[in-house]
Amino acid sequence: MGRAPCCDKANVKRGPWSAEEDAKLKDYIEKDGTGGNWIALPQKIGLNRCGKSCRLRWLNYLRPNIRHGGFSEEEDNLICSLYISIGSRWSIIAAQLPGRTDNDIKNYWNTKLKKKLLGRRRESLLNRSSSMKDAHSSKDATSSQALSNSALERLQLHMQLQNLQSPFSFYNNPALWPKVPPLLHEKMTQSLQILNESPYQLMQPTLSSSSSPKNDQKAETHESSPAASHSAPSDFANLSFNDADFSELVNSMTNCVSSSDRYVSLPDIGVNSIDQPNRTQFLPDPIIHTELDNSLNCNKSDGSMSQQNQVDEFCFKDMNSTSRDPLQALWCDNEYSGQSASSYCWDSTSALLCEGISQDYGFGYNM
DNA sequence: AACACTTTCAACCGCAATAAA
DNA sequence: TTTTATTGCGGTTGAAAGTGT
Repeated sequence: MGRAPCCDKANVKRGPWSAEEDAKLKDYIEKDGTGGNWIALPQKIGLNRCGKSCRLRWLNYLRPNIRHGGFSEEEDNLICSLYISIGSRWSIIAAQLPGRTDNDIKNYWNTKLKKKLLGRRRESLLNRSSSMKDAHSSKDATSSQALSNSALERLQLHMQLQNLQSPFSFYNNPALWPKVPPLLHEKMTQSLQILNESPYQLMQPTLSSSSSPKNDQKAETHESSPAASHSAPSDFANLSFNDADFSELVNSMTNCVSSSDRYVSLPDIGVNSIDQPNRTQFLPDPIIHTELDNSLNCNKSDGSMSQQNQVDEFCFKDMNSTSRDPLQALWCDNEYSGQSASSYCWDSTSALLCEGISQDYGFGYNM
C-alpha cells in the first residue's frame, strides 16, 4: 500500500500557472506568509492547486529577488566547482548563489553548463591526442552527447580535468593509486582505460550508476524511450558506480595530490540559505577557478603549460619532501582497512549537515 | 512554408527526512 | 515509540520555442 497522495490530483489544476494564480499566491504570501502549511494554503486562498505546486511556484518563481538566466562566468565556475565536489546537491549549490534556485541551476547545468564544460574538455583532449587516437574518435561521436549526472560522471570529469592538465599524473598510473577495495580499483582502471581509448566518450544514460531499486527501475523504464534508444552501448554500462565509490576514490586521490593550500573551503555549506544576508560567500579555489575559466572560455591551459610545470605539478611533486610520507603511507603501505577515507572528509552532505562545521573540499586538481 | 528534430525550462513525481500527533 | 502529515529534494517529463532541412 503506497502513501496517500498529498492532494486529490484529479481535482486540482496542473500545468502552467496563470498570471491570476500567480498574483493570488504572491499577494497572500507577501501579506500573510505561508502559515506554515503549504498543503492547506491553496484552499485558504481559493487556489485549485496542489500545495506542493504552490510551494514550488513560490520558491522557484514568485519569491522576491529571484534571478533567471544570465549566469555569469563566476557563477559558472562556482557551479562547476561545487558539482564536481559535491555532485547534484542542487539546493546546497543554490545556497551559494544568491537569487538562484536549485531548479534553475539544475536546468542550467543539465542543458548548458555540462555541455559547455565537457565539450571544451573533449576538444582539448582531442587536440592533444588526435595524432594517436584517430582510430578511436569517430565511434563515440553520438554517445558523447549522452551524459549522466552519476557519480561516475563526476569521477570522469575529475579525471578528465586531471588528465588533461597533467598527463603524467597518478590518474594515468594505476600503480600509484591508493589501496582501495579491489572492486573500486577495477572500476577506476576501467574508467581510465575507456577514457584513454575514447577521449570523446563520456557517460551513458544506461549506466547503472546506483544499485538502488529506484534507479534500476527507472533505467528499465527508459530502455524503450527515444533518448535511450539512440545511445550506443558502452563499457561504462558494466560499471556500477555510486556516490560512495566516487567519494572514496576522489577523496583518496585528493589526499594524495593536494597539498594543503589546494583545498578549497566551503564554509557553512550545509546551513546557508540564499536568503540569509550574512551567509558566507563561497569562492572557488583560485586554481580551480583558473582551470574552469580556461575550460569555459576555451583557453588551452594545457597548451601553455611547460613540461617543467607539468612535472612540477605532478601529483608527487613533493616526492622528495618529508611531507610525502603520510601520503605514501596512505597510498602504498597501508592495507585497505575497510574504512572509507571519506568517512571523515568531504563527500557526505549529510555529514556536513550533521557536523555543522566547515569542511575542506579537496578537489585534487593539478592546475 | 512545412516538417522534423533539438533544446529549454517550468512543473511534476516520488522518495526520504523531519515534525507533529 | 509509532504513525501520520508535511516539507524538501533530486530526477524526470513534456509543452513550447528554437533551429535545421
